[in-house]
Amino acid sequence: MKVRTRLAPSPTGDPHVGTAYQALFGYVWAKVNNGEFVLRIEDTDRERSTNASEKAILESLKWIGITWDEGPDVGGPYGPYRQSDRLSIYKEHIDQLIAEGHAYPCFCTKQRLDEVRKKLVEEKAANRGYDRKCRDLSPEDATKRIAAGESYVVRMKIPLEGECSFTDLLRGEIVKDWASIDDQVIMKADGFPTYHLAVVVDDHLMEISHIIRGEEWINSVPKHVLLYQFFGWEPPVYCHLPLLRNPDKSKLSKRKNPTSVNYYRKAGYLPEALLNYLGMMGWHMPDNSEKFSVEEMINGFNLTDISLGSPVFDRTKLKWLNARYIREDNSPEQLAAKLQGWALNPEYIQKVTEVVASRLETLSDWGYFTAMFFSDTVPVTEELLAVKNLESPEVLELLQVTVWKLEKLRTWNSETISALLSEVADIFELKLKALTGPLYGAICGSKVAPPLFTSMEVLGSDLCRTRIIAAMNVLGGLSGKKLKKLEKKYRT
RNA sequence: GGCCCCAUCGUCCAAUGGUAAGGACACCGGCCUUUCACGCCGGCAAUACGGGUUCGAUCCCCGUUGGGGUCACCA
Repeated sequence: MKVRTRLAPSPTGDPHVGTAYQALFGYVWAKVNNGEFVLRIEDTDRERSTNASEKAILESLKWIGITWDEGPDVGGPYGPYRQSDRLSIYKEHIDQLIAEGHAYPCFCTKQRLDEVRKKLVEEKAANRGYDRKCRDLSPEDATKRIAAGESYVVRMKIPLEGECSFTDLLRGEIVKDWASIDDQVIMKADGFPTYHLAVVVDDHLMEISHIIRGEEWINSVPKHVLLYQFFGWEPPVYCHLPLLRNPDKSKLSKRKNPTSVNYYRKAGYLPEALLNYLGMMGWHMPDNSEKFSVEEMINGFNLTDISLGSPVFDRTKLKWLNARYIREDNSPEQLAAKLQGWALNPEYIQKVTEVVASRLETLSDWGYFTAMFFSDTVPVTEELLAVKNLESPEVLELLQVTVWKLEKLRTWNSETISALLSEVADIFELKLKALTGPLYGAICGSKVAPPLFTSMEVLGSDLCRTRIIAAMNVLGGLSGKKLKKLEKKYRT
């Protein structure tokens, strides 16, 4: 059997290290078997998918050194490789399922579903899924309502009883009761398929042999297996990778750890070091060596050798590895060249210089004033973050809401940043100064600093957000409870 | 809460049905060095708990505990 693996990221945010992790293992497994590695963009979420994110993901994968044989940018015999370009394919398959009685239109409104769910939670019901109200509607009725223009989704018919079993390559047989699974939506009201339908159709049509992805998907495998059955297809091999964790063991999240590949790039990590580090999460070289290239990994790799305890992503050890690459694999000449690629290039130097030019008494002042543009973290103290008449819990809230808003900022420049910060200040009914004060501290680590907005523009979103979160930790951080409350109130 | 997954030093990764349970990061000492770093030497530190199976279990089975995931017209 030809080995074909795929990476199927959804372009809804920053390129995540977890995505790079899955990419590495999928890529390596394909190469071990002289197979192909496919990149497919899963953009079936119209609300959240963006071209900018797709572009950023492709770029970050290229930066880290992962290449693909087929994908939206390079094409291939199984295209198109962007799900939004495959709508007619899904439509066909959904129609087939309805015609064969495996799926049905559902007219329940969101409000009704919310109410049903709420009631079930209150009753502490074991199964809190959809109550299948529309499952037994007559096809004629349904057709009539659709013709009348009523909004509907399509759901798949899950067996009411019995159990589903499937094999995970690393875990063996996994069994789940059908009763614990509700009738999954496979087509949304906007006509787009959901992940569950699209992933099955595409993996089959693209002849994917091994699905290598995160453990968070294990619980939805029964639904996928059932779809394979409906279509009369053979499911691929399932291999669920352990999830990368924060130091506190929760699933790796940007609140507790920088998760954007771009952050690591900007902070001066070498792509080969990051990739190597990812390779030692859940796996080790046959000789236990810790520093290895992707080529070496391909020579020693076997999918079944992955261990299942979810590894903590430890930035300290990553830094140690990165340091080894810097000192062991680079002459001063090579390092100098890398530095130029990283930040010491005319473009960036000019941007930075524009920000500090008016402050220079001598050219030699330049280094002093621009250090913050060539650093990862910056020295922050409580004093630097203090705001007159505000307690630090309030400052923390201010900073947190700012981070949330910055995450969503599509166009990153001084004007948009300025507008956004004013907006945040307004929300809290504070003067802009109450916000820019602590931000100067967080971003610049000094009271002597160039203008905030342009500095942030030059520094870029990843570094800015990471620094603000680091500053929040200096103030003790927000508790989970407070965070939840705040999120309810301000996060939009 | 239901269901699913997982369980070796603080962290990452080894090991065998019989071991002094090994390496790396971090940490602590020391050496080297004009300083720091690198490098070298040494130290601290783990089989979650309770039952079985077995002559013998860290390893196999069961339970408990703990951690994680998942229960969307998000992926």
